[in-house]
Amino acid sequence: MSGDVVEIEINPTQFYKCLADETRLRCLMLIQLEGELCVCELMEALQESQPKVSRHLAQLRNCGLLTDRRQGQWVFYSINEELPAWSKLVLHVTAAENLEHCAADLARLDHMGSRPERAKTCCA
Amino acid sequence: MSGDVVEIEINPTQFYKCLADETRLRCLMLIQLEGELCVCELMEALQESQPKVSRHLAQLRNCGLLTDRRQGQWVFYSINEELPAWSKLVLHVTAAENLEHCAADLARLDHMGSRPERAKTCCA
DNA sequence: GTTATATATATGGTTATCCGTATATTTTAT
DNA sequence: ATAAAATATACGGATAACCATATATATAAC
Repeated sequence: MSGDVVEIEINPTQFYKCLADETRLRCLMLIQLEGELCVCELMEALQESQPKVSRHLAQLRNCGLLTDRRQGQWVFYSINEELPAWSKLVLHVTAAENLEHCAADLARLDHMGSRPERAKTCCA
Repeated sequence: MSGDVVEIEINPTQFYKCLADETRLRCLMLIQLEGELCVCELMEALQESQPKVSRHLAQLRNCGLLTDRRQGQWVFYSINEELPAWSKLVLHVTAAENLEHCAADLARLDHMGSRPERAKTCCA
């Protein structure tokens, strides 16, 4: 409800280092498109191992690109709303204009049985 | 004069690997802001060695981000107009919204004595 | 031709990045 | 408390990226 525009600092080179890895970029694009995803959903979508996915997500969180929220056994990751506007625009346009690059990942996500259900943090 | 929109293919991860280095990103931002720069201008602006600047520019050209044009003894580099629209937007917004990141480089460029003069390729 | 200037590339060494495996932590269910 | 599921982290080892130095190429001036 607040109109506050809190923006964190981010170094452009560090930001682009985060995007300069296939696994991390696929994670970011999927999260950008889906709004919020947990580790097991990303593992299934990318067909990558748990430590690999978790390690890259931790890096993206530590650099400020993602935020996480724990809901029971799951940890959901989403784009950090406090990123500077230019970087949020970069993430948005990259995902929106390269849909073919993550089509297979999105398909596996859709065909995934028993995806974790989301609940609000406050009244779960 | 032509309305052709020729777009080359570019892999998003490879594109971002190109931006994920301090030297290359500074080169790209300066070229984006200035339109066209030669190696010696970039050396002066970045205060980096000739082989280092040249090597990074070659990589950016080989990956399709830059085009070069020789004019006499100088080689001028500019953003490749045939890049896909999303990547040109990324370069534009990154440079425009991070001016403080290249302020010192721009100042050195402005204070540079005897900058190479540009001439049209066709009638130089 | 020779010299000087601008740029490009090749070589080897150093560092950073990425990975698989094993293990630790946290939560839920019994 | 024990077991199972989801996630996180630590440890080496392999690879890729970056660099400085030396050298090669191309143009311009003489």
